[in-house]
Amino acid sequence: MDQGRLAAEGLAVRRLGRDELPGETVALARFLIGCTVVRELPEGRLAGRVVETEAYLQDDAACHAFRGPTPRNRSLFLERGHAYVYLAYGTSMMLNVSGDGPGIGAGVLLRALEPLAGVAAMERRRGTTRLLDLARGPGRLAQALGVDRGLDGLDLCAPGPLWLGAALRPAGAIGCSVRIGITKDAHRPLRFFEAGSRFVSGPGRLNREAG
DNA sequence: CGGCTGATGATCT
DNA sequence: GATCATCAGCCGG
Repeated sequence: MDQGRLAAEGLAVRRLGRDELPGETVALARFLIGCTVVRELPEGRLAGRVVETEAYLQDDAACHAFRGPTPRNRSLFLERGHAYVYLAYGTSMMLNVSGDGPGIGAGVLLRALEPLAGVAAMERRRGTTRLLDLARGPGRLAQALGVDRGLDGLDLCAPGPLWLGAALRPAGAIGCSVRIGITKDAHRPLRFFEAGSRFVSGPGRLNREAG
């Protein structure tokens, strides 16, 4: 992890090109495990390693785009690799990566990060110094990175305030489970996580299933 | 760790 | 007016 932090702070993260992202949303959700999320802020560079994702598909009643485009979900219909940001429960921002398209509403929710760079800034934004609580859970992740609706629709494969980078350390074994906190299409195994990572959210019983 | 509750506000019906 | 892709705090084991 120390190696990863140094690389992230030293600008050694390589930005992913859109052609590197799998063109299918479930494959993208798996692919993103281990990849780096980079947030550029005046206070410096924040970065984390993705350890947990969920896929939301076009034919999936749990997907915000299931009933077609609306003002809120339009970013899900952008070509893969764009940000879809929305407010959940009036309290928590959610950061997603559009997963298909253009014109197809699907995406990947980023649910947890292992902090790599800018830990002090994350601690300040989160109001805690507990490393495990900085970005474990989608709302915490967005708060740690200072993600808000101003980033909705942003191209994450381009230089800018938020982008996706290659893995600084390869992902370990990937586990799979049902998604968390939904009621529609709740049985589908569309949640992915790095097995054994302590930075993964959710109840322990979901985090022991194989991928 | 698991289970429960209230807060909170945008979105869509 | 109902419905949330959540979280912090509190409780019991």
